Amino acid sequence: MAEPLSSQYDPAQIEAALYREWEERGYFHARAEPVLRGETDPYVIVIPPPNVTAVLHMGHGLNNTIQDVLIRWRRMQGRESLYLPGTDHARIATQNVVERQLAAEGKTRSDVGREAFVERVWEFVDRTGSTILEQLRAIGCSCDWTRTRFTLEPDLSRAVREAFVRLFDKGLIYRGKYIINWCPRCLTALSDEEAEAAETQGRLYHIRYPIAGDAPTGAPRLADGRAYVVVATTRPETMLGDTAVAVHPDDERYRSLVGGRLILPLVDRELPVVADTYVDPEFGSGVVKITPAHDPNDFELAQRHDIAALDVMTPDAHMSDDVPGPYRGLDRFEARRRVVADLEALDLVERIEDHTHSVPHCYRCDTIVEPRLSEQWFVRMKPLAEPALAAARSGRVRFTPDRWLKVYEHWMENIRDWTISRQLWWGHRIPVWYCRADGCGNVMAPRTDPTECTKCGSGDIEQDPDVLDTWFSSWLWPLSTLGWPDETDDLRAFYPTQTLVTAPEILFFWVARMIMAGYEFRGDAPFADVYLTGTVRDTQGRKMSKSLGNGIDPLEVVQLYGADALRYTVISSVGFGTDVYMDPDNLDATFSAGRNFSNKIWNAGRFALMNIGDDPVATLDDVRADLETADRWILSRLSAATAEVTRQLEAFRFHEAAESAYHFFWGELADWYLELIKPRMQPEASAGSRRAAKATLVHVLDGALRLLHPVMPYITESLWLRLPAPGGVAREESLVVGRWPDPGPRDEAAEAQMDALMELIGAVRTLRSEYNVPAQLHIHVHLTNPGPSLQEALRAEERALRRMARVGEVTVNGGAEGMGAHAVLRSGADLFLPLAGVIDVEQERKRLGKELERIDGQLRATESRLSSEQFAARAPAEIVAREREKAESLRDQRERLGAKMRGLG
RNA sequence: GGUCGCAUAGCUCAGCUGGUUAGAGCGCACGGUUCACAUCCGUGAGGUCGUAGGUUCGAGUCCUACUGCGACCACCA
Repeated sequence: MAEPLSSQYDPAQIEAALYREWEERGYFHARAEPVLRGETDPYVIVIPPPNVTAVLHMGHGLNNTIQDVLIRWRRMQGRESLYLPGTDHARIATQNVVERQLAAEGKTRSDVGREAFVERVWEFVDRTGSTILEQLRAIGCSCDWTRTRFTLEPDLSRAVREAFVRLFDKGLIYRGKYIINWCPRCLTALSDEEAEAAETQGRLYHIRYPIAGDAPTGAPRLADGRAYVVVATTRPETMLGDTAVAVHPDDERYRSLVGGRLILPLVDRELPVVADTYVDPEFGSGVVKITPAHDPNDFELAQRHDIAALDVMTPDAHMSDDVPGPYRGLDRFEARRRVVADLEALDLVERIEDHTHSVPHCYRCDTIVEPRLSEQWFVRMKPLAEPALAAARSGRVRFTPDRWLKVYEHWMENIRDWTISRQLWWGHRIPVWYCRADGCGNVMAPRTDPTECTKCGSGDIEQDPDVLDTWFSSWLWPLSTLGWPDETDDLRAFYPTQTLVTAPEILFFWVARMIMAGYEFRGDAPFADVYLTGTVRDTQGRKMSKSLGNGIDPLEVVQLYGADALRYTVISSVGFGTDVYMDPDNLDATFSAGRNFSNKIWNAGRFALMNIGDDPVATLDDVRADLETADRWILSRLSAATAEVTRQLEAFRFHEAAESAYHFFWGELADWYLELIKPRMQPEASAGSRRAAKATLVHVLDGALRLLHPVMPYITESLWLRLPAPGGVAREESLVVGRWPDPGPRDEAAEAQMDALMELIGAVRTLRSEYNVPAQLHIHVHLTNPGPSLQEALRAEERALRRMARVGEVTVNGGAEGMGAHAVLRSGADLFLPLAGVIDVEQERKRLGKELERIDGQLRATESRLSSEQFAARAPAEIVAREREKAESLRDQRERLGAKMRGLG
């Protein structure tokens, strides 16, 4: 016999060692060759790359556990499974960390210079980066670490360059001066997706703009006699940049103004009045100030009407020199206060009202984004979106839960061009060079760094200083990690991948763009399934986050309860596309399910190993003739569980798969089967019976451990390795590469018998508990009218009834007399416990009365259904037959319960 | 403003094509010193399935409206 196991499962002792063993044996390493030879199908998940500087949190815990469950399950099914790990350089996030370090030294990035700064970021990344990959090991993720990638490493940078050049050559990348989202704190452009709208309580200022020249009759007038119109704005400081005013062409009120001029207060600039359908006459006064440099709509309108733009702000959102003296250099909000105060002093403010509207904030630092006229690089998205949209509609790419398809479609249909340049230093430098030679103006995007202009040959060229949006490398991730743009074996074997598991927050940022890149650069979708997880929240429903301090550290959980407990708990909490709630203040309660289940598995395994001892174990086939009801039952249940777990995993129903496996292991195998075979493990049991029980036990435990292995790899492997091989036949060397079981046949007779027996045992226990019959006291039971299944079960497993319900003697059909407790079983059998002296007649009468009431209620419902003509006419025959049988059985039960009542006197 | 989702036990959620008595885990109550496990075993209490209509022989499940919560999208200054 193997070394004795401790009675408590101690994960710390086994996990790290097992992981090392698995990794060393190369189980996680996927081979391209067998796939290319057509010997096996690949199953590939490319990890959503965490930020290189990230530390593992529960969101990763959830995500990566799901991925690993899928990978391990498919690997057991014999697929060449690749779980490809890696990290993302996360431009702003990482740059900010290093900038903060510099700030602590009293320096800024411009103090150290670009080259030194980038070097410093690399240092930081090399030192602290990839911690998260180590942490993924701790939760058991079976990644192929030989293929770890980083978005900024040379190969991937080459992919970024290639993608840029191709799009540039096709004219899908262009540079232009447009209104973009600008973060005045990060000092960079942001994409539309990075500017997050937040409802904000603001104000709507109604400002009087005097009319130059002839005013419409009846126009209101200022104290100085000038006529005016009212213009509404939420951002008065931007009026300093107004270059026009617009009204709706059909607006009678202002028709005479069109073509005329207004005077911009505070600046005294003349503003042309134009007519444009963009203006909503219903909103505000129906007159809109046009500030082309600080509002995207105004910018478009200005283009249509050939109106100039005037940028009145500096990059850090202070007023520029293009505004009147008093406002120069003021912060934008300070400027707003000054402008309003000055207007009020001039009696030019009609009124100020509260106004709730959504204001864009920087996704990284939450600063209010400033729409800013600026020259940036863009990707033309419409042509890229078309195949990606078609792929989702045709089902080439499936979303789970499928409601995300609509969200995706909506975004794709209304897609806007992507701002890809960022005014940062950390990231992929934009591979564009400008020729500075007089009159040349050449703009080049070559595959290798140029030394001279490709047009005029001048050596006076200069690279664009900006870097690319992080997502410009991320969207290539499934391609670049497999070797693209080279035609590598990995690319040919593993692209397209199968499943992407990620959070819905990055559906647009990442998922949609990967699909576009997949089609654009490889002509196929990057994955077949997108599984979108929920969010991990605390008990108050708040998203777990570092800043709120309501996070759970997965590593602490691993340390306390083990990776398996963490994984099981996470998997069993993840409803179909629902959020996951966990209590950071009560880890014990939160992870009790996983911890307790681990312990249960451990002890069931311990029980089996202790009882099997060193004896050789027969194969199931060898003991087929000696199998007893309980054996056939548990084998049948294993078949059922196997079919269920497989089906649920196929449908991404993790919660239910975990629950099925749990219920089988605990509720059937441990609670019933192990108890049932205890007597057969004793020396006095017959050798054949013992042999059959052990063979069944080993077989069933083997199957159960396989079903649980994807979710709980450590404990299952650790026990499985100790299980003897039936018949001495060689097995797989590890569950990691073990075979996923096929469901065997069901044994309906055995299941029916055990169901009846379990119900009987339950009924006896209930009565015992109800009447407080001491555990030491063995009682007699009398059974009348047991059905065939129950009779059969009793013949086979009477000792189980005695043991598990603490029953002395069992009398069938007869001898039931005197005072006692009654119950009617579903099978129609009648249970009687003679409990003279124990029983309380009143209590028994009440109990029977309650039961009678329940049966009466059911009977009434059933009978009324049966008496309905439509039911007989329209319901399927089997349903009608079932109802008939039910009514008959209920009538029978009612009659017998009535007799019992009368018997009580 | 638009789109989508959710509402089932004290809590977190299942309930997959409408069809036996609506389930699980945690929590709660009662009982348990049986040689795998007290991180355990047994028993129990607790639900008008958000509200109101409708379709159907039959609705937690399908439809409509309403209420409440949430997510995403959106240029009404």
